[in-house]
Amino acid sequence: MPKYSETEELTGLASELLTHIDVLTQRFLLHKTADLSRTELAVLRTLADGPATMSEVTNSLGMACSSATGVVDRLVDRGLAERTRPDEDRRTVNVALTKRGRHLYDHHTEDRLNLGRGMLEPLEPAERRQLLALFRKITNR
Amino acid sequence: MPKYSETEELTGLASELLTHIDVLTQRFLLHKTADLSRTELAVLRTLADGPATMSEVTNSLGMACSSATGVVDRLVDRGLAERTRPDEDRRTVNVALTKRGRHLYDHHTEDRLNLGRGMLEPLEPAERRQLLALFRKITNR
DNA sequence: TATTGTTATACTCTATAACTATA
DNA sequence: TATAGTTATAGAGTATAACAATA
Repeated sequence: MPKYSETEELTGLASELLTHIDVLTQRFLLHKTADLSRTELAVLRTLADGPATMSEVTNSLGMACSSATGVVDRLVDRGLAERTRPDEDRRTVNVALTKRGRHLYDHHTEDRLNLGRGMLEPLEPAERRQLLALFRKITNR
Repeated sequence: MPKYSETEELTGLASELLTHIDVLTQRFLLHKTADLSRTELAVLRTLADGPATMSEVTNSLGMACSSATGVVDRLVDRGLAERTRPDEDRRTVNVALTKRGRHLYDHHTEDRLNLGRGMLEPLEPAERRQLLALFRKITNR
């Protein structure tokens, strides 16, 4: 007969889980790379799949279009993105990564992958697979 | 003989892990509660352990003290925190939660715990313990 | 003179509302 | 008239540098 109920255990484990996530967030995920803000990175990630209109950018990021204007302004100023007005519909704006923007994004992606490797590094190969199996069950993917 | 090396497997698992973390961040951790910003929550969490000076707040959060002034200003304006000048050293400022601030923080804490429970909910009890054991090994706690 | 905190200033990020250009 | 995007404006969050009060 257990000392406490499954509900009580769940609460304790949930609390501990949140602490672990906080630690990992501090240790790995807030690690800034490439002098790019969270927002700038989100826009670059969207553009990495190919050029997009401002509407597509804002839909993808869930932000107001007036906010996106400023972010893209700064990316353009830094030579990371380019705007063009397509002749098909001159109301829209096409935004695309420049070569430099692509390079910076790839650099960030590699850095991020290293953080992921760093997280798994303390585990044995079998444990890593175990962890991923549990994550799949949680996210249902 | 494996089809690919352990290094290649690590990279693949790391990439998948980061995707799972992104999903969980979107699904659970960015869930806003109680109309408190990230920064405001961080300050409340510091104050929840007891009153603190501005220096203690800024050290705890790793922010510039000029930034903390504004955040605490807004918390005070909203009736969530109070400033006092202690007679022992009148250069310092003591910041403490008000009853309302405490209440709001407790409310947030309970919401957050529910998110943690929600994350573990799809797992069997034994799997939950397994997951936590792996997290302990990763964070070394 | 050293320490604690605020003020001044500036930049990013965000949103709502008004506006321009195009369809 | 409807749509795509920018501009105007405002507030939060951040930092550096200058400043005031206290030790």
